[in-house]
Amino acid sequence: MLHKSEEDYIKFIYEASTSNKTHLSLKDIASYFSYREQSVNEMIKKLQKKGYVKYLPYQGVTLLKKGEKEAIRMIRSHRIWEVFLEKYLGYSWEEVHQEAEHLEHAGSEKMIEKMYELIGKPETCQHGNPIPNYDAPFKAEHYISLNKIEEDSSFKIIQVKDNQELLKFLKIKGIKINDTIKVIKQFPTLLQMEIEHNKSIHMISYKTSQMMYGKRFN
Amino acid sequence: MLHKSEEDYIKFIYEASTSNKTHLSLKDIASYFSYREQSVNEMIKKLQKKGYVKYLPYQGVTLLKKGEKEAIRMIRSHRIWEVFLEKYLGYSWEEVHQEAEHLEHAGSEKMIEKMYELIGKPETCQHGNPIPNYDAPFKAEHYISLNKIEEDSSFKIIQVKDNQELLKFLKIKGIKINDTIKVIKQFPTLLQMEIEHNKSIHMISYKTSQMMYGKRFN
DNA sequence: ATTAAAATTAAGGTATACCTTAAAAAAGGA
DNA sequence: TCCTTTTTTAAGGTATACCTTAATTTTAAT
Repeated sequence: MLHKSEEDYIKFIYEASTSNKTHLSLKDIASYFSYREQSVNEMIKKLQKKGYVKYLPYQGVTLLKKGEKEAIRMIRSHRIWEVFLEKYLGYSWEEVHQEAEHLEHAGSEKMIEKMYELIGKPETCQHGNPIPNYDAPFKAEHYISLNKIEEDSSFKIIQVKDNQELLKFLKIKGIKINDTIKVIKQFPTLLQMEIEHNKSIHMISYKTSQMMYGKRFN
Repeated sequence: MLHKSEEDYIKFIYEASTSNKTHLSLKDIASYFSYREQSVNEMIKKLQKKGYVKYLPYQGVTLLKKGEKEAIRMIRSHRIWEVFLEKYLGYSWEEVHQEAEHLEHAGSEKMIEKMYELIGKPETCQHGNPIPNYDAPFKAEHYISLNKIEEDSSFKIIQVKDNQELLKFLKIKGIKINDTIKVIKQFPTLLQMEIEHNKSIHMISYKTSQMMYGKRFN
């Protein structure tokens, strides 16, 4: 049985591996959790001894099958909780993440599956992120992030990162999943871009646009 | 902020204080959790230093206001979860306790209150035990336990202890909250009694009948 | 009042998951 | 290649919540 801390490490390592990051160093983990590298070193070695991760000094950390399975279980639980919180308890889409962060560690597998049925077996959470399956991980996602779209191209938002500030921002601007955005102008060295949504013009940073994934069209 | 262990101690001390027990020794706590008395000693002293309990050696442990408030919060959370699990996830009444035991520590106060509204603000859980309020503890319960009922008297079941074996037994026999039971014969030295329910006769131990509370009538 | 039993506490130990300080090893630029 | 920077690791420390063993204190029974 995994402790809460071990679960948090495994979940983060998994999420890092699904992003474009190729290399995950102890430092990356340490800075995410605001821990010291020494602490991370100890924990990673323990997780390696238990067979959840592989760690080669100077080459980074990777999840093994056993770790991946645990990560998927937690992310599944997390996203199911998120949908439940909005659908049954009236939480807004930027509030659900924090609450789900605690709940994902409670609740048996049986309970999570019953809750999944209750919410109608959706394929994704309200932020468009897939609810992974025990047997099969995510279907490979070939979505592109908004910052990579050229000027004058249009983009349909499919997924957004579960980041409270981003979600608040999108809510204020009325930007939702499946909406269309047109890229007006890129300012690559300024790390910002101008977009059009529903006839409104917004300037957003690359940091923001890197958290929005979808499809280009035209 | 209380740790899970501290919460478990406080909850147990509260529950012991609502039973007929007048004196709660370190040994009582130790044997409930299967801990050593020395461990309990340390924890109780810590809880005393933090202002949750009062402990006088050889005179037992009592909860202070601060501890009582925490206990009520946990029991409230626990019972709200129990009702939710049955009503929305199809759990049966003997399954809910164990699952709620983990969930009661997760979930913010805000979430618990939203869930309370969702389940329709009941006054008790499915076992008849009151869902206490933050402001006011339980209304004093003047119910009597079934083992104290004389032969030929009748008894209406109002509350039953949240004990898995008891709940399974009652389910098998079809005995429910608000049902009537007639005491046929007491065998005080054998610690058992014969009861009639729905035209069926059952023999039950005193241990069993001590876990059922209600009102005598006739 | 003595003494046996029960309850409590003192002293020191374990594992978990963090920490600090500082040394050692590897990587990478000039 | 040298040398600086980065990364990793070694050594020892903290707090939590348990543990064991062995005193000590209190209670209760004779």
